[in-house]
Amino acid sequence: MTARRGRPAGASTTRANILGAARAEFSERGYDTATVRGIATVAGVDPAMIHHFFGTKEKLFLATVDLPVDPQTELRAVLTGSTDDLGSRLAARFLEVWDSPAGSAGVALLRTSLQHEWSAKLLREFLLVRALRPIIHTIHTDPTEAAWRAGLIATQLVGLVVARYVLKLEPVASADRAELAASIAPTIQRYLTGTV
Amino acid sequence: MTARRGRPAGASTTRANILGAARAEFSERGYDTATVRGIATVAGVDPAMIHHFFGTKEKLFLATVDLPVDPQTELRAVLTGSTDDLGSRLAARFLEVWDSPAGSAGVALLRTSLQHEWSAKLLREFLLVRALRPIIHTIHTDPTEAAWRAGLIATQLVGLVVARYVLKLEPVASADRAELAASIAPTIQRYLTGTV
DNA sequence: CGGATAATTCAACAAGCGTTGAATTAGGAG
DNA sequence: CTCCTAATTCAACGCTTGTTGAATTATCCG
Repeated sequence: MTARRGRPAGASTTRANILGAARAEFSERGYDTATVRGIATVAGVDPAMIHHFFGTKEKLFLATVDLPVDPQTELRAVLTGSTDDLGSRLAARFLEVWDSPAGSAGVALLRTSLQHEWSAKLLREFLLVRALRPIIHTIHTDPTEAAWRAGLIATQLVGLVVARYVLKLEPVASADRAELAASIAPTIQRYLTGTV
Repeated sequence: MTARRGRPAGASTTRANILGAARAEFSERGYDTATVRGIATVAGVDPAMIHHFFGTKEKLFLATVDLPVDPQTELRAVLTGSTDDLGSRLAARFLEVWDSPAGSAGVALLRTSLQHEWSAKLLREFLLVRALRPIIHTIHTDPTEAAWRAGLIATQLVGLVVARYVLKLEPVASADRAELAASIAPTIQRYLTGTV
């Protein structure tokens, strides 16, 4: 317990430990509610280390949220195939990503976005402009219509994430991923190609 | 500016002022981010008044969130009529309520629920047990199926609220209420009576 | 008119926050 | 072997927070 002062022997994993702890704390509590001291405790290091490696709490958050998922790659994968079951593929892949460890960075971003405009801006930009609109643009060329459909899809997907990962509404929270995807898919499909 | 000490002359609206300011601040910022001092400033009173009237910050929040909407009454109104367009009526009435001043109390509750388990519990209880499941129970008597359908509807409705009022995703945020309700209605209807 | 009560301001408290600077120790370069 | 740099702990700072108690003034009941 009485940690010795000064640099310890051997290689250091402190930086990675902090990032892991930060991802966990930010995604559980959101930006303000998570504390630098709390993250340091979880990581098992002195709070000063966080400033040593990341400068400020905000920079740590941005490092935490620097998504390990490349939207471009994801998009291309989902877009190959018929548009008839695009809703199904999109729903399935979406849940896969959010169920993965990468999802917790997303939850951190979402939780914080519900509290801070600067974070909400990041999320809007990512969700609409970078992810959804490009998909829809391959189906509907009219930008107004594409934006409207993208917005509708966003309501369903955001609601899914909030209900499953943040509010933990049962039975959605513990539902089987495939079953949930199957139930949501027709909704996405209608927003993509149906009457709206 | 130099407010005189002691009780002022005339009737007092302070209590109501505080409640109004609290609703605004809580719904804009969420529970922790909103401060007692900030609410007092908006209300134009001393912070001590808040404790005088409400005791603690948490009690003030609960008073703020004591919804001015009676779910029982709302339910009966929505449930009268054919089940074929129940989704449509539900979507329309839902948006009406959230567009009304009563909605900002809801947004406060939601924002806080994304941060605090005790608030999430309130919201879950309200949303699922008190609001959605009773509706579905009138259609499907199997409790497992009813719970599943209620969960699905919750994902769509929660997502609608988060996108429109919290994240302010365009074009959903400024969309015409009726048009938005019409686009969402088929989704609700399928979750109510369709194949899931 | 007198006394209880309610409304208000002010000043201060303890606790928790993010952040900083100095001290200490190890590793690596020349 | 000797510096320089990087990693770490510790102690403290200034700030903001929720909350409290005393002082002050008006209203209301008898």
